Amino acid sequence: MIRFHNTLTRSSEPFEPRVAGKVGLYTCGPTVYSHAHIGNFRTFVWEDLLRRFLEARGFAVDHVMNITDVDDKIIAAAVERKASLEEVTSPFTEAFFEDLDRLGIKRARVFPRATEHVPDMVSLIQRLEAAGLTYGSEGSVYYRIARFPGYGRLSGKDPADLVAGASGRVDADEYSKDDVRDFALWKAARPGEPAWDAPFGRGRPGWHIECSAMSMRYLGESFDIHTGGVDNIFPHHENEIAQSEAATGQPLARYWLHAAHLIVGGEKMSKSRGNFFTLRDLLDRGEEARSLRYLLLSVHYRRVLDLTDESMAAARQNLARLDDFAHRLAEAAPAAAGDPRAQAAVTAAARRFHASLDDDLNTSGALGALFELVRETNAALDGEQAGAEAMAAALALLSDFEAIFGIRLGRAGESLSGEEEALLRTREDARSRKDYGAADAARARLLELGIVLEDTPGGTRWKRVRRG
RNA sequence: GGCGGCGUAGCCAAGUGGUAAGGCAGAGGUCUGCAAAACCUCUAUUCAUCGGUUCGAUUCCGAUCGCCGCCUCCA
Repeated sequence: MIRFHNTLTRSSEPFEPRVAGKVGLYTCGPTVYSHAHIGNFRTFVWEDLLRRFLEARGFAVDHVMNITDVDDKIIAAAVERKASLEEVTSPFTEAFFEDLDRLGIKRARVFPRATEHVPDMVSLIQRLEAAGLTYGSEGSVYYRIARFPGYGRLSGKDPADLVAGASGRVDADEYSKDDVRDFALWKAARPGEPAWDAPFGRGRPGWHIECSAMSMRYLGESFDIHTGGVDNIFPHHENEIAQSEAATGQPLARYWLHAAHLIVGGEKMSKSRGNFFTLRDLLDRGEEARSLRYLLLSVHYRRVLDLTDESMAAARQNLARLDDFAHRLAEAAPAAAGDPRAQAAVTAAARRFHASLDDDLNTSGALGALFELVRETNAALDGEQAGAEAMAAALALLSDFEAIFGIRLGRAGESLSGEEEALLRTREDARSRKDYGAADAARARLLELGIVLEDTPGGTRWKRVRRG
């Protein structure tokens, strides 16, 4: 049985989609005013795991991710550069898709742009207007949260505290609202700003209404899973619920899942601390996208993840071990008479792998089981105790891991250059003559080229390693 | 101030009312011409501290200390 931790109820619940076998999934996407950073990708990679997991369990997943291509920062940049919104956002949108590909994140069925759905937002605001939940002020339209009884349920906040709170961050002056807790559905255009015409005046949509309108458009008035980073719980998702549910009278999403943040070196990522990284920054430093993806998935999604040199090195080592195992498994022949105990250990590990994932995507537990299987199978292979069934079970689990984690293992596709090939032959010749000086020189040269040799009883094997 | 989370070996980390998965690093071993790589083995009488409940708690309850997040920019 699949269980998810639902932010709405703060408890683990059995997962049952509205329609058997189908899952509607809405994931909050990027605001394309700059490159997405590695913290954004923690969430996006986890959402990809969620999708792949559900698909592996046989669900048809309808995944929608919005692209926020209009907001205060984008408008400010457009005004400053005398450019269109599109000119500001399109390079970052393209870069975002490239990053998705590099990280092996499956594309959503649709990536609706906010600017292409303004009419949907206008009509949703009109529905809320008709229901008496809005008021206009100086050309803007606000949502009156006092009229929505469930306000604060998702975030666990008492609406009264939002006013009394000592944060001092509620800015009542920027727009004239009846109540500082109310939020903008439509913001009046200021001179020179890109804007759309609407019955309530020329302006642009607020951020929250985008997701309400676009999720409704592509997934219907009520769907299964809505996700995002923890910072979205309040106010973004709280406001989405207020907007959508007040308009439709139905639950927006049945399950709300939120990913904890990524920190770097024990601290929140920030440009001023110098620990702010985009995916490109890390790739430029020589990290592999695959290792990063592994690292991002190796810690449970509701736990804060600290990106450090040590954690990245550990991720690389983990993958190297899995690669070696996949390679060995692909080459090995099953023992004629396998040890049933070895086989039992392998199938038990495989069961635990899947049971861990079923329990709120417990990736750490699943990886623990995977490595248990690696150790058991290696030991069985060493002792020639690995029968055909045990090996088939190990192979099957490896392929499940690849499909769900979205990570390919093994050394398929690698080949040696002509020079490397020649060096390898030179060394073999020298070794057979017992000219170890020449053999070691060739080996050292190959190492410089990033080729590590493994002398085994069955002959010399090679593998390419990360250099530097 | 309000709400919430976390504290398990050098580091990362899973987990359970019955006495601690896994990984990295480290040590030893097998293999090897020697290495390396690979593989195997070992590494927490103990789960922040102090109380309570219980036959029994790391796991439940309370308090304390420490760290972190959110409180209308934010994945």
